[in-house]
Amino acid sequence: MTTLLDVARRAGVSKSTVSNVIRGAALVAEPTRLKVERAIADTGYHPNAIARALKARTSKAIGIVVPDLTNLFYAGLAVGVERAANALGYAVLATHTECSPATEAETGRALIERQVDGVVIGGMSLGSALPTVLLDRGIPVVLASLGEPDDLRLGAIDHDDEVAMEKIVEHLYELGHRRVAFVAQELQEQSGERRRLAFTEALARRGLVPVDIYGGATAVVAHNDMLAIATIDRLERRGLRVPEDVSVTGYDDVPLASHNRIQLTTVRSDALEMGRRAVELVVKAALEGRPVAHRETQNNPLVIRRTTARAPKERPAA
Amino acid sequence: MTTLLDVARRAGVSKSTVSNVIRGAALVAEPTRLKVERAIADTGYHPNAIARALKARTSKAIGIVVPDLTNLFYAGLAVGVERAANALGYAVLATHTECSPATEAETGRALIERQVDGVVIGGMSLGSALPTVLLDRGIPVVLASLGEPDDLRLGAIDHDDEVAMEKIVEHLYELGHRRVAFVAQELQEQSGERRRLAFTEALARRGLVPVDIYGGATAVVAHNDMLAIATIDRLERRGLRVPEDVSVTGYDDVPLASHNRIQLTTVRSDALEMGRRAVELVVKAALEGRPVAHRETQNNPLVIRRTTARAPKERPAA
DNA sequence: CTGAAAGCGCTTACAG
DNA sequence: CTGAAAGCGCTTACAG
Repeated sequence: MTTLLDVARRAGVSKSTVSNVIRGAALVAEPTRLKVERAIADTGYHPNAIARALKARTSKAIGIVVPDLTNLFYAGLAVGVERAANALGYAVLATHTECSPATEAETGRALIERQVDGVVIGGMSLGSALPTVLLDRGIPVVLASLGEPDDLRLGAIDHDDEVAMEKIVEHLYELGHRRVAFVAQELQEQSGERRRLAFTEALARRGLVPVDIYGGATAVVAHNDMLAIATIDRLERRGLRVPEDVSVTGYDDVPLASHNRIQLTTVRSDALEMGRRAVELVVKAALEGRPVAHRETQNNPLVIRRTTARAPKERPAA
Repeated sequence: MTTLLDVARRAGVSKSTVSNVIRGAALVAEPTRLKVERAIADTGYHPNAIARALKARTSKAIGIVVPDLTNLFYAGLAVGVERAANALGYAVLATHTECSPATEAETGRALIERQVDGVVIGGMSLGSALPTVLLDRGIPVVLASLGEPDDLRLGAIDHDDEVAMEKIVEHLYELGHRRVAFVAQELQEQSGERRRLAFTEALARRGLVPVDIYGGATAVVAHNDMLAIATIDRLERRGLRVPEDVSVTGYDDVPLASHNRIQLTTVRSDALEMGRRAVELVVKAALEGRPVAHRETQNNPLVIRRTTARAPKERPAA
């Protein structure tokens, strides 16, 4: 492997000078620069980012942690993160935790040992220690789509789940639904419980309480789109029609939600933009050597499609 | 930040000894080990993986490159790669190239500079230079789902596209279809063309030639499931019924394909297993300091669901 | 404008 | 069984 020193020798200059031209740092005389550039081209030299990271004390890498990459919302978030990170010269270490506390602990350790400059968390288990572990080592972290965290050092880009759930419940209520269920993630997820709570409160404002999905519900509110889509599948395989017998709503507006065969009523969010913005925040904080300590909220319009309809007269038999 | 030296001082031993207990390498006397372990626990020490990588000349990181993370097949592949990599103590650098040669070149550079120990490529542009660039620097690479590459140094885990396309065309032919179209990725992808070719040949064996999708086709064979699903959407929005007016087939059998509202006829493949196996091959080669130079083929059964039916008497009007 | 020197935090033979 | 020493490939003040 050719190193800085090889290039320096070939160009007849010192390592410092080669380093200067590569980093575009100090001023280098034009003829010197040319010699160095030629030597680099001749040798096919690539700087060793590991050596650089060790000395410069910045890995130029950030971590993205999501529970499930095959959930289109998280995949979108990861894409947003990657694009933004690459544009800034950062690499991204991806981890898929399945909301397992053990995997999260592993992930935390790996991220710390690899000296990532920051991390964006798109989902984690309820009460996960991950953010604190990272923060305590001085690593800036932003939570995407995970609510308002207690720790003030955290950055957060959030949906307004309260408002969104109010819109969903209002829509359902107007359609005459009085028996409505909530379906959460199989994975015990942080945000699942938040949305459930917001849902329950919106119901309570109308004097209603949640019902079980197979306990005669005429509508089911799912924690996210992927779950809503899976719910439609389950319902229909039991012989229930959506939306004639039961209405279903999602959350995220993943690309698939607008498919002709799905047409899911849901709440829109912009995963790509969330990812982009999260990187922006985390990288800025890393560069300034401080926690992110900044929160912002996305606006999430309700988009009404064809999985919601007037409540049936009769309660459907599951 | 606490370093090896801090731990050594606290335990009253040398750096070498601390390093030995951490790596579980050389034999260390029990009392010494205990002292060191206590010092590690007391200080909350985490080894610096960057320093280790520099000296040990292995980053314990691998790259996964896919064109699109929001394609469920690639997401599944990435999950398989991550699980296997993490189990072996490797981190994964994820990149999403959108099949752009410019992004691929960027990615290659980043992967080289970061000294990844190996890379698995799940998709790339037609005639991409990426594999060669990596191979030439001694980085083992395996292609997943990308056919039989020319370069003998490459590893490959592949579907048998010829056999799969023959099964699909046979199925369609038996249903009476004689005007069938192929839909490839918008992204100009390596494997898209391979499948198109296999498709064309299977048609030719029956004396048929491909037809345009809106040129009166009674069946359309899509390059993959995500595309098939998008095609159903487009067709139906034009007023065509699937499968009554036109049959549609996919490739991959992503989780969504079996959804009650989709029920896609497709060819099964196991993205998770492909990812796992790819990591296994690439890590083994890395450890032995050699190219992968090994190929294997997955078996891909045809799964017939409800997007294919007997060809209509009349050619549908688009 | 250029180069000599120190050092980032580890690992790895090698002595003892 | 333990430690002193060299060195991985860079960056970064600092002299000159």
